[in-house]
Amino acid sequence: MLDLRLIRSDPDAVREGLARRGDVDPGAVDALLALDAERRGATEAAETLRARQKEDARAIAAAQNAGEDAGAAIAAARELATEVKLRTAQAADADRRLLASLALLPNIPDPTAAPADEVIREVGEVPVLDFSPQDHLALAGARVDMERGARLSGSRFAYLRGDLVFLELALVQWTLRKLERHGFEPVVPPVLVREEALYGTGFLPDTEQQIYHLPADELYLAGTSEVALASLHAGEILAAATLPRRYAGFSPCFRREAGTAGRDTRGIFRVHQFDKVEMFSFVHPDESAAEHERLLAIEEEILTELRIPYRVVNIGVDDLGASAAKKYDCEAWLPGQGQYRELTSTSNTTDFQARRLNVRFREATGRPAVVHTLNGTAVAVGRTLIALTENGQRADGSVVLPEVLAAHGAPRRLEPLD
RNA sequence: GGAGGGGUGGCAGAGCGGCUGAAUGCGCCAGUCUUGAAAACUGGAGUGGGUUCACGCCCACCGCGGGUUCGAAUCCCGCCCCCUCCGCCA
Repeated sequence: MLDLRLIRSDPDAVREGLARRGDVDPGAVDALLALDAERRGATEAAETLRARQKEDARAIAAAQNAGEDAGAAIAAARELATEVKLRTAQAADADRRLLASLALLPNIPDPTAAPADEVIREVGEVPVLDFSPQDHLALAGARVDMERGARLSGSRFAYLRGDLVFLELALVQWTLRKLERHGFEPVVPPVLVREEALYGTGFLPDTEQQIYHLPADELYLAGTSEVALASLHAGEILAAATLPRRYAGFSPCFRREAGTAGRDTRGIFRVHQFDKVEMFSFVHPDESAAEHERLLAIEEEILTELRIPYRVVNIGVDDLGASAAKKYDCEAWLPGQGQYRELTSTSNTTDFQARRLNVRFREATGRPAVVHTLNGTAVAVGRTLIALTENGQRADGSVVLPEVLAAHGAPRRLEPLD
């Protein structure tokens, strides 16, 4: 959610910022200003009446205590009460409409967010193979069981079996240990969340078609632990000295993938359920740009140590999503597909989520202010397994895995299955 | 799933429907005292909104949302959460 005070004090800046995104009605800011003026007028009218009502009520009490007859005063107060109720309802309604409109506006892009997707750098050696590369599904064989997954739950579900399970657990353990050294507290969060959490993170209203909903319990399956981690400090005022607060969430993630029928149907690149280690930071507003670079650096560190060739993309403003002011994707080279594909993503959501979730901080003196939040993928397990198998493959169909994971229980090689 | 109890400021804990944004204690901040500290004493201290050049003034908030009333922390209804007992359960 945008800062209403900013919209009021510098509407041109907000208009220009939002105009960079293709998805905002140019008249939205002016409509909002009109609603704001209406709300303030209605509020003042209601509060003036209310002040008089309280005054009158005190006079009635005083009269009764003095043994006087307050009948006439009460009769007058009764009429005033009706008026107060009406005006208060009008003010509340104006307030609701203002908030509803405000909640529809996406975040203002950072000036350094790219106009269109822009590759910043390519890192690592794209393997030159003297044989025709196989994709992860061929390499994994029965260890990725799509047929039975589909039989159980439908398309885009898979069983992960055998060695790959230890590979996943090693990957997760290795990542969480690394993040702990970087100052992130490991967290296993709930994945079933209330609507407020999705609203607070900006996924609602924006991506409802992507989210599993359990109407019987009014709960949603989170598509990322970002949702739960962002809500960790909802409604809190944090001491400035305790910032930044960094969390590493590990959880399954659920996505409906509605509207992607026919896309990425082979293997586990795009599935309804996958596990992910997610970084999330609450920081001082002055620090969020630096924190964003920091999260990107950690993502790159992980890819580099896993010897996955990748490139970094500064995501164009049109693809930012509602809450992000700026976003980097790391795209891994996948020999099986012969192209770079998104493996991780990190966003600076500035104060957009924090304002919705009411996460604030306070210096030793002074008023509370809204924090900035950022998120970034440390390891999306499924896609990382794809990158590891396809980049580690040998001519005989075996896969050599990164040595760093062996210490955490990962197999050093995956042997071909028949 | 069944039966009961409870949600008040950082914490603990009062609060006959009428100056109660809220007693009291602890904790916190500042000051006095002290060489310094402790103790003692004095004072201060919530969040949001509106208005004002400003001092200030006004409104809302006692889990959340409605209702009753001239007037609600206090009465009524719904929801959420926590606790105890029984049942069930990884």
